[in-house]
Amino acid sequence: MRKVERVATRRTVNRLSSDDRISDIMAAARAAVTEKGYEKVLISDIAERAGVVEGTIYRYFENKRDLLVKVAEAWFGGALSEDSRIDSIDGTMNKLRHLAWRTLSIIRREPVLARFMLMELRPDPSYRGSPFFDLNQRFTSDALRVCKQAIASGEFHDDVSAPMLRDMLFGCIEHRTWAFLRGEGEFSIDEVADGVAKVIYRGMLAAPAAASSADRLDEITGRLEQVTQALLKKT
Amino acid sequence: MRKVERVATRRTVNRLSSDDRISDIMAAARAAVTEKGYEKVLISDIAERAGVVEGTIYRYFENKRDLLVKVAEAWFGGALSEDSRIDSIDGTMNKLRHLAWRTLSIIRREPVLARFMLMELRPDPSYRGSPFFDLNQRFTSDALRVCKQAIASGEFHDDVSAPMLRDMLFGCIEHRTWAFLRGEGEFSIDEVADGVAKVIYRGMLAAPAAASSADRLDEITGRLEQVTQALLKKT
DNA sequence: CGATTTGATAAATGTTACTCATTAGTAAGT
DNA sequence: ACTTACTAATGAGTAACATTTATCAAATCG
Repeated sequence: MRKVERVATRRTVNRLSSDDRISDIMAAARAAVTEKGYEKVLISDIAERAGVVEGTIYRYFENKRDLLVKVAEAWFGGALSEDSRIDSIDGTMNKLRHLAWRTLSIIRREPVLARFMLMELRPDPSYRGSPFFDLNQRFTSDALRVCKQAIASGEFHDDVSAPMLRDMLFGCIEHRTWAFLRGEGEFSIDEVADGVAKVIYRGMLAAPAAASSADRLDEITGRLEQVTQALLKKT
Repeated sequence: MRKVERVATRRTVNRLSSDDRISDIMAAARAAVTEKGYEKVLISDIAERAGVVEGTIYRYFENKRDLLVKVAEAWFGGALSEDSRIDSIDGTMNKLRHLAWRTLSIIRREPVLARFMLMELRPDPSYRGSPFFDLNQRFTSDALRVCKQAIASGEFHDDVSAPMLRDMLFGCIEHRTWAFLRGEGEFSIDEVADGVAKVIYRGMLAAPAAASSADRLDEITGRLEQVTQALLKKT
């Protein structure tokens, strides 16, 4: 607790509106974190890019994490709102494929931000209850709803739960994306979206088509036999 | 670069063999990281538990990360070697289920270590080429082999690649585990292993029944044509 | 037993996130 | 216009770590 001696060497002061300051800092933070990732990015770096001094950042944001959480929220919220509604898509298979596709698109456009969000933020204890939690919830709940509906209507088997299916979808997508970020090979968004949707859809289909095909075949075969017999009698 | 003045207050010195020192430190580190996770655990904490001073740790390990990487490697390598060989299991479905089950078991037994390994270590740029990379490779390559075999033998469709299937399997498992660690509900290892294996298996099965339906349709169509022709001749 | 090597020790240093006393600029009151 | 009160920016400082290093106790060896 030593007494503090301060020197009065002060330059000019930048006076702007709060909104401008905040958006400057967030833009700088976004650029910096996109380049370096959460651990590596320094507050001093962000401050320099934004043209302010470190202390100024702490006037507008609680701490480093708070700042970057807000950056991630702004980005993810914006990306989500661009998307068309899932209900307008016909058929469970197409719905699943679209969900996979849109997730891959968002992640692929800003992989470092996505990584920060899904791997650094999500594990945090304070994650639940944060506005980001709601965003992510809204995101994955579409998939959950589609699966539940398919199970309830009898289109899907009921021997695997809807949350399991949701986790297969997003788990595959994320796993594949992180592997890509590590440099373990390329992949095509369309191919992954189609593959994962296809496996889930085919794996869960309660196969009414196959059953009814067999029934109808039996029926047709029977009638054909009748006709054949009738024809034979005539000759 | 100030000149350093040191005081000669020294207590007794603990002199042990290098091996003992190393295993003491690793045991302490493992206990500490299991309790607190990578970020939170302090070198000073590990040193205290191991009964050494901080500097001693740096005689045997490059840095904090190096120490914890070695801890994770030792644990994961041990857990893997306990497992029975996958080839002795009959049937693709059973193989997939066993792979899922053994992964879930290992992760579930030491979730914090697993999290550290799969989420902190794996994304690291220096990850490739590390001994841990090989371990993980060996781990997932079993799944890859099983899927490739099933595709090659015609048991599975060939319209989704084997690496996709592997990523669905491990992606689902990891996603589900992290959700559990976040406190988002319980889950049973058996249920998840069975579910994910079931969906992949059913979704990829080349469905010979459907093919035979097509054959029967061809046959019926042919016969119907005969009958029609016969009927037309009569009239 | 004395010299030399080994390796443990405690203090120093470096790096960052974060705090706070101080002041530049602004608005309000008279 | 001039004082006063307020707000926001500043940058030197603090705290919490990981990591380095000069020093010395113990072990080993000739």
